[in-house]
Amino acid sequence: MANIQQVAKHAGVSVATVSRVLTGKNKVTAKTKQKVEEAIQYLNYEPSMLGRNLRNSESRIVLILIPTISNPFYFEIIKGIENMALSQNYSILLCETDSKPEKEEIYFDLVRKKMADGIISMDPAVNVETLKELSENYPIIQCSEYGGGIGIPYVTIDSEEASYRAVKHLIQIGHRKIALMNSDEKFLYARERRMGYERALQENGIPLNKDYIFYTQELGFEPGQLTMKKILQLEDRPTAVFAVSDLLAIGALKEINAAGLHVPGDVAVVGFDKIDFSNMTNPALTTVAQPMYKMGTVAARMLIEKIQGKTVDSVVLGHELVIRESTTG
Amino acid sequence: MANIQQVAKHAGVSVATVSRVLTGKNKVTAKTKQKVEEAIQYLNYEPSMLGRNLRNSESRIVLILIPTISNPFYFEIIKGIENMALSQNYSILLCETDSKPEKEEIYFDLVRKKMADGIISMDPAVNVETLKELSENYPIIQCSEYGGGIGIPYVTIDSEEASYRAVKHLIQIGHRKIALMNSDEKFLYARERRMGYERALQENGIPLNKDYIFYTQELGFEPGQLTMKKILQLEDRPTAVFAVSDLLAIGALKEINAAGLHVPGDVAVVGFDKIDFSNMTNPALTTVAQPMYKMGTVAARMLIEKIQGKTVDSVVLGHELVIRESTTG
DNA sequence: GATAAAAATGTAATCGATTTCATTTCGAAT
DNA sequence: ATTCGAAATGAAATCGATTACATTTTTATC
Repeated sequence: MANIQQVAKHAGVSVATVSRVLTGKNKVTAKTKQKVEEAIQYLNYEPSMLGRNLRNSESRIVLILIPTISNPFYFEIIKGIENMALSQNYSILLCETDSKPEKEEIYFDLVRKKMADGIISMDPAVNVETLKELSENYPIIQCSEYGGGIGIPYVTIDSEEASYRAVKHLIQIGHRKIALMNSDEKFLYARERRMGYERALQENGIPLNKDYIFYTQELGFEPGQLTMKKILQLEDRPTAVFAVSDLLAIGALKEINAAGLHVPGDVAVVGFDKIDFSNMTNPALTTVAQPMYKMGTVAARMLIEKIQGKTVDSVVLGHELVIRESTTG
Repeated sequence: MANIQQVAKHAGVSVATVSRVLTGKNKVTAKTKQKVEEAIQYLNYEPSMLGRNLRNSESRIVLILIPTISNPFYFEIIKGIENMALSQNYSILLCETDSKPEKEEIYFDLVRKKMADGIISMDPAVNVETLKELSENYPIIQCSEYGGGIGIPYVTIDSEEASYRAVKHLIQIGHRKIALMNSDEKFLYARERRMGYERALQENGIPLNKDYIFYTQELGFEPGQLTMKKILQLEDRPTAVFAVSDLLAIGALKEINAAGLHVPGDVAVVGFDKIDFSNMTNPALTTVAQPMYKMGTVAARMLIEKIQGKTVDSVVLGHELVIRESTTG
């Protein structure tokens, strides 16, 4: 309840001196410092961020834009962001857009109104126009998903290569009829992953079968189930499925089981992301691991540097294929 | 970049008038209102929350304390909180304590420093002493988990009753050897759920077998696996397991499968929470549904009312047993 | 058209910190 | 003891909004 004025009065010094003790970056005598600290103690004083933030024209809050909190893919990234942010005295505002422009707009307003110092966008469905416009005045970093060529720094992995390796793994263990369960190609990562898929087939002399490529609107469990149902109805049934997200793959697993078939005996399945749950299914899922925690810390560091006025470069991180029971049961 | 002064100057009015147009709660002529709005448009003005918040002595941010973001149990609750908060122009700061006092303290400091207007605590491991002390000066609501008798309003379900019903269901379908996979009894909900378990046994004339009660340190997948391993090694093996969280139950499922046994044929499993993933496993999990979204909205409304100075009462919400394949395969 | 009441607008204080610039205090050198 | 320079401290402006109170303008009434 006490403010800096009262502390100053109680300590018999000016507010400037109290502030100097608080921030610690100007010199004060040991003696006055002690007087001030005693007053702070006595009055149970806590400096208000409201005053400080106004004066410093900053909020020390960064905004994280995610499509939905329900996809565990974002967990580790968020943890990475949070820990890095915390170490630099920033807090994070987690914003779920549900891929709706209205909600997105609410959060964009938060940075326009100085409630947040910058944005880490992980929403593939983000309005790129608005984001670009915003990025001219406010620090923004794209994480994981990114719109290319709009001049906003990003941190991501090489989706094409990751996809290529996943499909190559399936080919190496003997599969030639491989379905791709992709997401809408309006997303860059979806286009890249299809390209990796095609390159792997091509390099191994497997002709591309358009009937084996499926698109889903969302990366969830139900779309995975539904799509798998369609795949199982194909006349020339694939012996393997590569899904571009673990949730899709888990939906596929469930559907395959429901159809009385066996994974990987009848159909092998590969996912993408290595979310925690990919290890809890039966069988455990072969999947492409993204360095999610690292992506988070890197994105946070990039954003904070941008807030500080530095220029930052985009970063492409490595990935890893994790082979488990769903391909080698 | 423009501030209220410049808008006032450009519109040829005083800052007070501009502010009146902004807040909309005082009267201004249609004509001056238009002048001001034109100036706002022209200058691309966005009112700064920093100034407003200082003047109003509020941050319009609420803090959510969770032990870990990795447990999907919190998803729906968070969504509920967020939507209610958003509708009242509040934003949410999601704070992961990892059940560590140091991190908890960082976040408590945020409210002491006026960075947040209040707290919704969902962390069972929270330091009750500190929380109580804090609650004397700042609005706090406990959600889902709560320390009883410390005078902080809470929203929760009747854990004893929920547990009773889950075990009763197992008894009704013929089980008499039922293990309880509980969490540490330092948590109130753990004690309550054990009581419900015991009551169900007692009412059905089944003697309590202490060897069938297990405690885990955390509510995750691995503890579920480990504990299930122990259960399977019992000489007189139970035919059913009631786990106090879905993650524990999913760990149990995996372990039972790994042992070459069948669910529910050899061992039936019941979980708790009805997280999304409880429906994705094979078989799908019977579980106790908590009204999570509702808990979130109620908790948020309670907190906002408390922030506004009203007194609020604790709330106990209903629950529902969702019977699926893991008990009636 | 004069007057009073009501409505609209303006002036200036305020929220609580930081920081520039001015002033005082202190210590060292002569 | 005096003087000078450096170090410590203080006074006051500042960040950008809101609002109590004062003042002006409008409207209604006779």
